[in-house]
Amino acid sequence: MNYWLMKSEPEEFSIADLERVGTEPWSGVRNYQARNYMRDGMKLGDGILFYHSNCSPPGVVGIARVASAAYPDPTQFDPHSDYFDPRSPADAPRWLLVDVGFERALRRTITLDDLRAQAATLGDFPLLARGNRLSVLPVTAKQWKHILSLE
DNA sequence: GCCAACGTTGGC
DNA sequence: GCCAACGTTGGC
Repeated sequence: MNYWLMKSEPEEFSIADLERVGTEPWSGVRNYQARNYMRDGMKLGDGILFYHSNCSPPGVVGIARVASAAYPDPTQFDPHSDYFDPRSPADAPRWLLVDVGFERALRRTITLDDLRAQAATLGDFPLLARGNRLSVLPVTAKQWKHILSLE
């Protein structure tokens, strides 16, 4: 079992949206490192910290689970989609996604400030690294446990 | 809305 | 393969 953190802008897709739909294909990831985590790292049932970005306050707001193996993101082939990628070959899709399943909302937001205050305990945590922009990133079992203990 | 950080693109 | 230009992310 591996653990991850996935960012979403709540105005685009919030934890409440995930609760409503239950399971969501995580379309639109257009970063190779994030794609590689989904393709090579994620296994069915892995834990996901659901993080709200580009809002106030940013932070972890819920828990989700990896609900599928990685498969091609259909939006890359849809000319009407914001995520259309005309350079992705149909027979070798460039972009993959996984389905993300709702588990629960946290009782409170564990804010970015809360996480920064725990930097010493969390150790090497890419979310807190300078200039970090990855929308999908790994979390260790120890970090997972410690972060959720802050709830 | 600003802007620092960073990934990608494309000319050479 | 270098690197300047450009677009995007995301905190503030």
